[in-house]
Amino acid sequence: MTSIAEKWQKEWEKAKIFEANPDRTRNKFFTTVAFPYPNSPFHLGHGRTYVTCDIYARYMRMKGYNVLFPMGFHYTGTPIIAMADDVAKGDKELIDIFKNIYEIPDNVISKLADPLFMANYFRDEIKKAMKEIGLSIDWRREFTTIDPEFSSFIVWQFNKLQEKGYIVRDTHPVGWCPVHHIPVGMHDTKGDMEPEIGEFVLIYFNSDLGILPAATLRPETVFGAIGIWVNPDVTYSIIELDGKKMIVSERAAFKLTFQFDNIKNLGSIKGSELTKYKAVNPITGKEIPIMAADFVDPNVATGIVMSVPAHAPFDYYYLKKNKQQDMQIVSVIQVEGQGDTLAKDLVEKTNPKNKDDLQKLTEQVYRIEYNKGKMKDVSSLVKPEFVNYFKSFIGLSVPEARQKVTEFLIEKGLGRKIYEIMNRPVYCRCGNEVVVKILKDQWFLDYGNPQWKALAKKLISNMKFIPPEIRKDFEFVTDWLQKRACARTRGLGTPLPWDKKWIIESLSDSTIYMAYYTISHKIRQYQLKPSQLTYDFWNYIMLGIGDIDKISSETGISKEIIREMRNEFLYWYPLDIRHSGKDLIPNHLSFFIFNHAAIFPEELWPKAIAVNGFVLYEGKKMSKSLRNIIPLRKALRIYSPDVVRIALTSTADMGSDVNFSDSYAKSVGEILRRYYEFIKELPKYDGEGSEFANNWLKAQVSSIVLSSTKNMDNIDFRSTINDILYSFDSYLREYIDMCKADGKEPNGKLLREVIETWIKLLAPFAPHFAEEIWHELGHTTFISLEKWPTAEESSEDLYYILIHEYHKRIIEDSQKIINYYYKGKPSIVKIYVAEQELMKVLREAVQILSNGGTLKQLMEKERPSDKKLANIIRKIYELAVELDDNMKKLILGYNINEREILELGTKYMSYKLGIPVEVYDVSKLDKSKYNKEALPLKPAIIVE
RNA sequence: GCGGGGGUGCCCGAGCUGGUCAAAGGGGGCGGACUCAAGAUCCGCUGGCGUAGGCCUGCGUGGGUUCGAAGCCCACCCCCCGCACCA
Repeated sequence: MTSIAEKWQKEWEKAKIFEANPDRTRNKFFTTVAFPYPNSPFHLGHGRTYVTCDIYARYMRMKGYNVLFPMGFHYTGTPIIAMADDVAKGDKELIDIFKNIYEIPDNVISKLADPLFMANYFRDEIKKAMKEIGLSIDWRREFTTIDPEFSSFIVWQFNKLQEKGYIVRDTHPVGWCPVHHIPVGMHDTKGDMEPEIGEFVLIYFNSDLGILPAATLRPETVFGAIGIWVNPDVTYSIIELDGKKMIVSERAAFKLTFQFDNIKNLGSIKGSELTKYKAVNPITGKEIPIMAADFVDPNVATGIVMSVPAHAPFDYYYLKKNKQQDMQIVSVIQVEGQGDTLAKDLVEKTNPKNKDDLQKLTEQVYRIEYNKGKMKDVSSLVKPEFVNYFKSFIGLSVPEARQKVTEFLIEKGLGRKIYEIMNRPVYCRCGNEVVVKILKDQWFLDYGNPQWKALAKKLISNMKFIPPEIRKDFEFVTDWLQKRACARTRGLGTPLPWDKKWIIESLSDSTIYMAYYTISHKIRQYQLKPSQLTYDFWNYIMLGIGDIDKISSETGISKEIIREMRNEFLYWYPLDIRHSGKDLIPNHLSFFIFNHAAIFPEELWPKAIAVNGFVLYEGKKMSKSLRNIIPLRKALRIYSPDVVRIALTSTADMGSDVNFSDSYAKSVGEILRRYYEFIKELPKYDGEGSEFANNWLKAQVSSIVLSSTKNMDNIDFRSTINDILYSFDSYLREYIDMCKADGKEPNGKLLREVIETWIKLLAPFAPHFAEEIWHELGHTTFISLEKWPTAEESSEDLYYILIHEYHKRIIEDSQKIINYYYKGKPSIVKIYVAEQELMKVLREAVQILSNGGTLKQLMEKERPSDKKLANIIRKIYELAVELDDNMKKLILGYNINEREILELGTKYMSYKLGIPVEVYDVSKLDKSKYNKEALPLKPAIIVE
């Protein structure tokens, strides 16, 4: 199988059948799939999306479209650099994966320390995999995102976004390595921990030493702060921040230098020393004690916290432990049915033993109060000058109060916000603990811009989504997206045109590159230099803006070439469909939508997005730790390309995860092999077949063509493969059985016709296999370019299909009875058909039902002469209710003679049952012996 | 918390515009054919009861709508995924 695949891949390449050029006489279809980031070879998981795109591309090609399916490689970003560093450092885990999972030779691994070598090596590796799995790509258009030609395009895009006001400057907190001074994302940390950045509110409690900035996530409880906790065993720094003298832990003093410029270190003081002083609550104005507690972590925020025993389990617990519970607890938040001192009550009730218990209680209190808590009247607790403001707080929910208190504190200069790593400690790969750095003058794409959002929403409303459920995801993401940093200080990529120290980050330089495919091969063909690809040049190619004479003379590119490129762009754009995995919905695909909406006119907006789920291996998620990552090329060697294509795309529908299992892949290989053998043996069938069987088979094939076309249009590969691989197989067997039962040889000519239709249906899924069969059948064309089969819906086909189904149901019923036959071995099945009159009643019943009528109407129409007949009519009515729609059509459309229909199938029935089958009219039934009645389509069956 | 997707028989997994649904298709198990034998392949059975195509129970839990619910509505429980400057 693999050698067949190689053979046809070479033939395709030789004939250049996937190189697509503009052709005004044909409808075009432009499809893309999210290009790969080459930091590893492809594994099975990558394969699914690309094959999905390819199957659909091949389908559309067979439907007569001029299909463009291009590919590029995404070099932009930091992970490749980080990985190359790790290789250079001899990172054991990474090298182990390269060596033992991806089977990369040792002499190559050592070279991977060079990031560019790594990218190129994996690019080539991925490209090989793509070719080996049979993707029908036009490789002339390949590029990488660090090609200078591509960079010129990105420069144009960013200038465009800048012009429209969609790029803004702002400050922005990031995870930061305090030693090497670089931003730290998930790929740069030990254990791939994403540094989560959150906000603490500092509340300024005055003291004789200066301000004690208590850090809290719950500023709304400040009214109940009756003390300040410090850790007596650590050293605190005296600093100046915002011109104010403050006390914070030494670590905090260090960390805050990454967030503020105006910090001075004035000295230090022992924590135990601090407890000799008193502090003043800035909101209540009350003097409160500074107390010692070892639970205060100097590494979190400022290392100073306020004590609110009513609402913080730690605070109450330590108050009690220090025998200070005589202090008056002040309550601020009321929870319906749970009192107003939740922390105190829970500590008393559950009696926590250690910090873990207290931590759990804290989370519990936080959750309950956050969701259900209401503010009490706090105006009586505050300084006289604040009373009026806080009167309105009564009844506020906790989140509302939190926001208001925070705003109040900041406005009055009584507090401020700082950032902290919430899931600390997170360590940089270099070993240092990550801190928060505020980057100033960071560049953002302003996805929060209301006009831009509106455009994106408009694009979404006209877009087709597969599967349709994902539309909701896009709508939600569009609402939720805000400013997004679009440049980093390091990594591969294109510098921002107006501020070159910033590199445009990877999710921002990959939003409209599909447009670049349309002309990338022309840049190469005409050897255009990056310096020629100016802003004006791109403006003309992409938007038709500007004076072509001027552009031609300024860039030195001939007018013909510029025009040709513009025309080619216009031929292929808009993009017809984009494929990707579902993980890209909240990021790449949403940015793709936003940027198209921003840059291009509405008629060039992309038309459809198709996303697929992940690939499981033997029912489990593939992961490094489970070591169950199967390199794609390895799978191709083991199972052959066509089998992998089917196993990756056709066992689940688009949205859900596919389970790649060895046994399923093998069974696909097996069934393809069986088909192959069957086709080899086709010449031995030289009979005429039986008439009914021939008609039935033709009908069944038509129906498969119709359903497959419908399913392919919806990218429902699972149903299609089910029909063409498995149902079709059983139809062939049934056909041969039907002929045999009738004493006839199967019709070879018909079988050949049927196989020719079938192999075309299979071609998008198993193109190599299909190509081979197609040529075995004597054709010299490429099946990849053949026309997709068509069929007409016909009532005659339906008739044959339903009659055969009816036969099978009689067989099934007979079999059931035979299984319960107790008088030895059954020797004959006798079928007694209901009176023809009753069939008319059934038809009447169906008619009445389809007009929304009832049993009553049927009775009125039929006017049964006695009770027995009335009973039968009732049963017929019930039968009619349960018939499926096709059967109803059949009954209404044909004057059915049930006896004739049955006789068409008696030979088949007795063949299947292994004993003779005879058909009689019900009048021949000896009612004294068998208490049975015959209804239309439900004949009486007697086994003897 | 917010948003999305789910919970089906021994297992995996379809069905979800209400009626041929005791519920496709696999897998596993049991029995049979073929074979010296094993494997592969093919055939039958695989919720319970039943000496004739039937009855009963049943698709997360509890209600409801309906002549009729795996499917529709409500409430609850549980599981998975995403939540940003990162590809």
